[in-house]
Amino acid sequence: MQVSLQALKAFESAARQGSFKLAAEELSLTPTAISHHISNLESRLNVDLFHRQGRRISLTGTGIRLAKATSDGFRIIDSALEEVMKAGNAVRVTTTSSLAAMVLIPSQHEFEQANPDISMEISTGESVNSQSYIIPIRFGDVSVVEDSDVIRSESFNVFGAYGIAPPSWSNESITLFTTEWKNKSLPAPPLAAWLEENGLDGANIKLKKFDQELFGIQQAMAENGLVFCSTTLTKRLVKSNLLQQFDTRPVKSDFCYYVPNKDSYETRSSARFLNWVEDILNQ
Amino acid sequence: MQVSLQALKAFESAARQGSFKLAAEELSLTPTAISHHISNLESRLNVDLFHRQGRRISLTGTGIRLAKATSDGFRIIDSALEEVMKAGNAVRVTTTSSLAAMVLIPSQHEFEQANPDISMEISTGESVNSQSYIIPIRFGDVSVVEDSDVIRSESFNVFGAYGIAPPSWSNESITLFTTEWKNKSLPAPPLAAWLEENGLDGANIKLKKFDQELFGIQQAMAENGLVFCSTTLTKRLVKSNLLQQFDTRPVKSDFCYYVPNKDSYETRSSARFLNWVEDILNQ
DNA sequence: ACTTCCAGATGAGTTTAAATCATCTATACT
DNA sequence: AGTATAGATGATTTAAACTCATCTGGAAGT
Repeated sequence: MQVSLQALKAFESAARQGSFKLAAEELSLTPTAISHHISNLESRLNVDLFHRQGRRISLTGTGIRLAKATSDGFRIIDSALEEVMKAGNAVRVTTTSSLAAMVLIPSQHEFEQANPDISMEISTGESVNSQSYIIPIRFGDVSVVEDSDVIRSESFNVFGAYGIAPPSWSNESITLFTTEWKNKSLPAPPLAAWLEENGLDGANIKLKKFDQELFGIQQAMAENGLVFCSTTLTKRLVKSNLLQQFDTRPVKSDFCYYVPNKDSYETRSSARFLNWVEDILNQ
Repeated sequence: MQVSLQALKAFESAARQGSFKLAAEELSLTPTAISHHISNLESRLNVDLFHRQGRRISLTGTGIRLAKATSDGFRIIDSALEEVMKAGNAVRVTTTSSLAAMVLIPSQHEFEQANPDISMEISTGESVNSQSYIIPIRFGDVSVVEDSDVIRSESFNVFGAYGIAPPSWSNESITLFTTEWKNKSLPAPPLAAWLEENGLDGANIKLKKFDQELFGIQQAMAENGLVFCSTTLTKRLVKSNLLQQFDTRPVKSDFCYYVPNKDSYETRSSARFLNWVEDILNQ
C-alpha cells in the first residue's frame, strides 16, 4: 500500500479540527505523531496538505479536497462499525405491546443478569424501524409463517382476577373480556373451540372486546372480571398470584409468536436471546 | 482506537473476494495475516463476520453489512487519494484551441524536460470539465478579471507569412485576416487603435474574419497573407521564421490570458507550471 | 476408502511501522 | 522583551503487524 490508513486518519482529524494538538487528543496520540503522519503523507503524495504559518496551520486546496473524502469515507466506516459493535453487545427486539409489557419487559432484568455482557433493548409500536439488526417478534397466524420461524404456538384459556370465585357457567350470564385485533387478517380468538372443549356450549356469555390482549387482562384484574386470552401472556401473572386459572382446559389456537427469518439472526447475542425467549415462552 | 484500519482493509478485501488467499495477494500479504486480522476484528467487535465451513468461507449477515460500508468508505478515500496523487505528479491544463495549438503544445516537451517529475496534460474544448485540479487558462477582457489572476496582457500587431514583401499600406487595398470571437461579450480586436498608432488611418483595408485567431494565422501562412492578431500566439512562429513582423508597432489591448482563482492552485506542480507558463507568455 | 491437496487456523518469533521523547523553531500573547 | 504554545525534527523505543512453521478439516482424485 502506498499510504498508511492511520496517516489518513490522523490527517482527517487534524483537517477537521484545524489543529495537530486537538487531533492528537482525539486519537490519543502525541502531537508529534500527527506531525509525522502528515508530513509522511505529504511526501508520499507529493503535495502540501497544510500551509504552515509558523505555529498556525491551514488546509491547502488539495488538503480541503482530500479532507472531504477522508471524512466522508471514515464516517461511513465508523458508523457501520458502531452498529456492528452494538450488534455484538446488545440485542434489540421489537414486538407487540402485549408481549412487551407482560412478558419481555418483566423478564428483561433476568436476561441481563444471565447475560451480563449483552444489553437488551425492547421497543414496541408501529414504527417499521426495520433496521436489520432489530429482532421483531410478531404475533400471527401459524399457517402463513415458516415453521422454523415459530417460537411459540399459542393456547387460550379463561383467567380471572385473583381471589374471585369460579364462575358458574351454567346459571348466570357471564361477561368475558376478549380480543378483536385491529389487524383484520387475524382470526378471532378460539372461543367456540374453548367452549366445546370445556362442555360449555350453552353458556350465556357476553363478550367485551379490546384491541389488544393486554387491555382485556388488565381490565379483568381491575374489575375482578374474566378474560379469555392467550396463556403466554398470563403465565407470569398466574404465577405471581395476580391472576388465577380455573378448572377449565386451555385450547390450542392458530396463533403463534414468530421471528421472521429467524435463522438470519446469527450473532452471538441474537442467538442467546432467541434461545432464551423461546425458553421462557414455552415454560 | 478500537479496531485497526488495516484489519478493516483486510476484511474488506476478503469480503469482496470471498477468499483470504486472494485478499492476501491483493494486499501483498500472507493469508495468515488476513486470518489474524479478521479474527482480531471478530473478537473486538464480538461478532462473527465469516462463516467457516472447513476451508470454505462465507459472510454472515453482519459481515455483509460491514463489508458494504467498508467497501464504500474505502472506495471514496481511495479515489480521492488517486486524484491527489495525480495532482502531485501531473499538471492538467485546459485552454483555448489557439493557445493550446500555438503555444502550450509546442512547448509541452520543453516543460517536461525541465520538470521530469511532472507530466503535463493539455486539453481544449468546451467541456466544462471543471474538476478542481484542472487549471483553466482563459482568454478574456482584462476589466472583468482579478488583477492577480492575469498571466499575460495581450498586444496586437500585423504579421505576414515569412518572405513576403511588406505591404504598402497607402496604395493598395489590403486584405487582413482577423478574429471575431464566438463569445459576443468579447470586444473586437483593437484594429482602429493599431491603425492610429501606426498612422495608417486612411488605409484601404478589407477584413476577413475567423472565429479563432489560430485559423487567421494559419490562413495567412497558407496564402502568404496578412493577419492582425495577438502577439502571444505569433511569438513562436516569428522566432522560427514561419511568420514575420513588419515595422509596425504593436498596440496594447483589453484582452488578457488569466487563470481564475490562480492563487488557489498551490500544489508544487501547479505552482511550477504557472510560473513557467507566465514566463513563456511574457518572453 | 484412502491419500493428496488446499484454504484457513493457531501460536511463536521476527520485522518494521508507528509512537514517544528530547530538543529546537517560530509566533502569538502579555 | 519574555513567556507560553504549536508544531518540526531526529533519535530511540515500543507495539502492532507480518511471517514462518505447524496443524486442522473438508474436497477432489484415484
